Amino acid sequence: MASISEIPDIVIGRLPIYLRALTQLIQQGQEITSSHELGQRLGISSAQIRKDLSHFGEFGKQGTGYQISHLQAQLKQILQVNREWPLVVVGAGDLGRAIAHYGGFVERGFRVVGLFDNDPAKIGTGAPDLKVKDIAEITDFVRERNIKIAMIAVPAEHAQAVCDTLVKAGVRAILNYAPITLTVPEGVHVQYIDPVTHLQRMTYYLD
Amino acid sequence: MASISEIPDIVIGRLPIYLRALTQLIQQGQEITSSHELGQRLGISSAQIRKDLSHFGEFGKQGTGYQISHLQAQLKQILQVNREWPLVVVGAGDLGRAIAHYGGFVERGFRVVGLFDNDPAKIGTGAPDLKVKDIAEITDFVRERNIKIAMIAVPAEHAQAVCDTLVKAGVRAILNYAPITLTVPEGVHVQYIDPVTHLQRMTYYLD
DNA sequence: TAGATTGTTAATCGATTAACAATC
DNA sequence: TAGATTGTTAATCGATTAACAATC
Repeated sequence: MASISEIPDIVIGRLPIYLRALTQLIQQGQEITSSHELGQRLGISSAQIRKDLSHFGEFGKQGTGYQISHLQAQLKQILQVNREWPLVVVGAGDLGRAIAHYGGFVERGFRVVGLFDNDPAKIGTGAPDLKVKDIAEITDFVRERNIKIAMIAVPAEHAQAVCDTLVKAGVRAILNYAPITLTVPEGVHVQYIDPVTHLQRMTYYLD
Repeated sequence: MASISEIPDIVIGRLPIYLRALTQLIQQGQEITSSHELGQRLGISSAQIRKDLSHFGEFGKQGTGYQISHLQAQLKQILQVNREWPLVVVGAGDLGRAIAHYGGFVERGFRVVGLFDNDPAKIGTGAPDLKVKDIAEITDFVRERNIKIAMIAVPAEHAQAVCDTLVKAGVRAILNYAPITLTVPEGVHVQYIDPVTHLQRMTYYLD
């Protein structure tokens, strides 16, 4: 088991995939799995799964495999999603509202606690428990609640400014839905969701 | 310039990122760039960018760099997005509707031409030009129009069945928003968008 | 010309896989 | 026990980077 600082980011990136697959197996009523079965489902070699897990400890039993609930609990702990992270969504357009009201976050470790926009026509509207707030209030909101995670769903031309504001307020992890690369200081993590880049990656292979 | 069949998928995956950055530079009024500048913006080494591009030809000029509009046109051609791909969205919940009405597809090579759901309460509703259609009609719809691309935004438990239907109808590229890994035959491409996996990848690094 | 940047080669670096002893 | 599967090592494979001749 290597020291934590040496674990490659590409390995960290696969852990949520493993976690998701384990949750699915549990829902199907299964209690035990193997690196082979998991690999087949995910299109990953069994050796890679065992190697990835070995960075963090020993979670299986020779001859048997892995108790799914146990491995799931371990992965949640490693990824720090055995708690609930509050997060804010910036941008209350179609996409921002859809994200903010998505029901699948809570069971996987996240809760949307604020939805912000700069459009006066939108501020105050929406579900009673998640009314759109004025973007001007976001710094205080994030600071007071010690929020570390945000999702950006504003037009591309405003994304960098929103990002800067969030970082200044203390946000350390950003999921960016705007189709631009953000510049952030060291220690701030950014992930990107741009459906078009995924589509373009596939059209290359189409006839 | 290597033969096309040898080009690593990881290289293909970076081309849409380059294309997106070039488009942004053009919008900012810039006409020439270099591998160094592009790399700085994207957090990628200049050597990697030059190496990636060299798989497809020579697009730059020594001492000068790249004419952005030319490189952009070349990348569009390589990725086959110098045309407009029709696609269907399956699932007319909050997320599916938000995706279907997203305005950013057309300028990047895609057009949503159909939105489907199995809920009678939803069928027939929505914008006049993109009314929700009955999922029962999707096979004919896809076949008749020779549609090759689909986005899946249905609950996880229905995603695999929808996927099977789409593939049988002729779809060859699927962007899946449901949080499960899909099983598809050889020759069918799948990309995944699951915001939670991205978030979980970042929480690992948070204090 | 002098300075800059490409395209490409070779070296380095890191990730994946094969194989197997350990052991349940 | 016999069969199965883990965790780990070493080998392989592939991707990234450094360096530089070519040349605009």
